Amino acid sequence: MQGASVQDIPPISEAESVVMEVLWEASPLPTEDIVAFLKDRRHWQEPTIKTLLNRLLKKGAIRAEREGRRYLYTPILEREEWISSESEGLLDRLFSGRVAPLVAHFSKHRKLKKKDIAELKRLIEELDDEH
Amino acid sequence: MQGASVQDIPPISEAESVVMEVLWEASPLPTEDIVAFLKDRRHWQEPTIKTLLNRLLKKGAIRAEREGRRYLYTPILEREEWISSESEGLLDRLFSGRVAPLVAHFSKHRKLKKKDIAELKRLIEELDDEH
DNA sequence: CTAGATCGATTACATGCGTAAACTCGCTGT
DNA sequence: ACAGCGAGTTTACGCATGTAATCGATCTAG
Repeated sequence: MQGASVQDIPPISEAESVVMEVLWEASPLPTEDIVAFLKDRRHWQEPTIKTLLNRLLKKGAIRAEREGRRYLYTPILEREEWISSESEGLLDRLFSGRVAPLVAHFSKHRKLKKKDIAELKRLIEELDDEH
Repeated sequence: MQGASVQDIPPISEAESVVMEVLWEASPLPTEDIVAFLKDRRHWQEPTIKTLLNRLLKKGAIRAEREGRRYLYTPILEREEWISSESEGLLDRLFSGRVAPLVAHFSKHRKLKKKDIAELKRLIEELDDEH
């Protein structure tokens, strides 16, 4: 048995992920700054944010290092990894784990923006060349 | 104010969606059949399934019509609609609401299967022709 | 007609989540 | 030395969810 790794981090909730987004943009940060960042996006009271930080700590998604009277928080879970697991979760549940059926679904319901189509085209070409 | 429509159905949970999947495959169905269908996929006790059916009823995601002693259940919420709202939720939260960035993410992490690439290519071509 | 089998309806109960207040303890200024 | 502030810690609380057991009414077989 190997030691725990990032994948053993329990699912982080919606509200928690909002806090993670802040830390992914900049870290390490003290509670104060996090609160400041969030003041406009969400009307959360400071205690709420503290609770979320503690839950994230307990889950192992972030790390805290003391700096004088307070703590500085840093993500352990990486954004890309989180995005991957969230997306794969959805794909697995709804599209047999594959990307194409999702795109097909969106296409069918005309939810693809011009921009999407152009970008997809580029992506595919790249992948194609790439051999 | 117009009458409630499908979009007013509250979010259905993971477990509830498993029951929905059964009804989307075939309906109307009595509890008994649903239980039978689910016996292998999940090791749920019968009362559990009944609870889920009741919650789905309360949420307005399914409808029940009496047939003698029992009820036959039918989905009100459609699968395609549910899939759309689930997927859009994820896209909004993680990819600014657009599909291409999601595909890019998967591409970057080499999570696209050969099959996906081929299928995506076809899709794009279709969309392109389509004008 | 009465008891057991069936269904649905009601109640249960732990855990997670969103949201926050209350408490505590050490620093800091007077 | 003492009061207040500022930061973290503990407790709270209602609702959703996963997972069931129990209750109650009804049909059916003897």
